[in-house]
Amino acid sequence: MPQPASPATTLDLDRMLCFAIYSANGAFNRAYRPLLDRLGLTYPQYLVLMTLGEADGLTVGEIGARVFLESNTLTPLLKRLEAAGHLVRRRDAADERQVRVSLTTQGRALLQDACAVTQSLAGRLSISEAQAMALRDSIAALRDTLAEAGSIETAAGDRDG
Amino acid sequence: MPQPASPATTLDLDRMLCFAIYSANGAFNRAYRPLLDRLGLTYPQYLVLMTLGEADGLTVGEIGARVFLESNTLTPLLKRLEAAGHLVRRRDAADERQVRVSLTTQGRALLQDACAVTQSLAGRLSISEAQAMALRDSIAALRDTLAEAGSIETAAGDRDG
DNA sequence: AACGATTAGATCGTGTGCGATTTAATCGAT
DNA sequence: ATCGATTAAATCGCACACGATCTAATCGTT
Repeated sequence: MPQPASPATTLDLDRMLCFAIYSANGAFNRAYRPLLDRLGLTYPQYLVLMTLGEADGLTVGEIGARVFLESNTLTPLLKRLEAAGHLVRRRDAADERQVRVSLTTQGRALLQDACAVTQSLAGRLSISEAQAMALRDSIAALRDTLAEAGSIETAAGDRDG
Repeated sequence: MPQPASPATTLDLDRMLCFAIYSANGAFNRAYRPLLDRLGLTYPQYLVLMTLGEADGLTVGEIGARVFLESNTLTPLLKRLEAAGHLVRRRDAADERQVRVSLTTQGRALLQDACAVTQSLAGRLSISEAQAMALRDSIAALRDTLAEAGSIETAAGDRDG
């Protein structure tokens, strides 16, 4: 747990919070990986399949809005999932700029498998449901604050030139 | 915020917690990036510099233990920082397997700049110091639980095959 | 109808992350 | 002293993640 050489102050907290999230994200990835590996999926791929399981036929942009990614990341990822037969990408007839993504039967079956497999992780977290919900909400609030701050930063930068 | 098609249960919580952390990590990265970009640093590079600022002359493995990364990720990252003149890598005379990493004067100065620059982020989190500490500790505990579960998984796998 | 502006995806280059393997140095038992 | 086992980094291949740029389709104004 790195921290600057100077004694801990309020200023260190965002850094330590950022590091906690950074390292917890890595830990989650390492925990999920062996489970998803058997299904030939990565965590972001699993995330996209879950998103489509919730609402099929989304455009690339709509998927991106839900998982906080853009086409530069999603396009290759979706192509891999399409090549594996888990989904289909189709240009929207009404607006040919958009690409609509739909799960195949195979993809839907895989998603069920993935949900079942990753459930085995839930029991190991050793925190209560209430704690988990509170933690999830705190982290989501932090994320949204950061996203908003980022937009402000961008807007300020645009004004500066 | 993706979630499976089935109604929310306890089983969904780890997934939503994982997604919260995944997306908050992305948000932190996006918030830090423009600040660190001016200094020519990435967030993991900044983490490594901070680690060395706290304890200089660490081996690659010791750095890895602190930031939860291994040589396959650290070696290229350290080479970039060395090429930029921020640190020096030297084989340990007593044990030539190990590589000791030390900040240069330039690297130490850059770290100070980076700390100063990223402080500007602290004010935008809009959570109290107590909340930030509690959140950090909860997330770190979750990370450590996951890391432990991963070790168990590995040990079980080793026994099986 | 035509043309500049906007929008949605795709593409490219760089930098992580990590599983698997390789190389080199050290350790340990004989 | 030597040889097999262990250890520390390095290397390789693949998959994100993102800034910047490109292409193609749509929209808005004339």
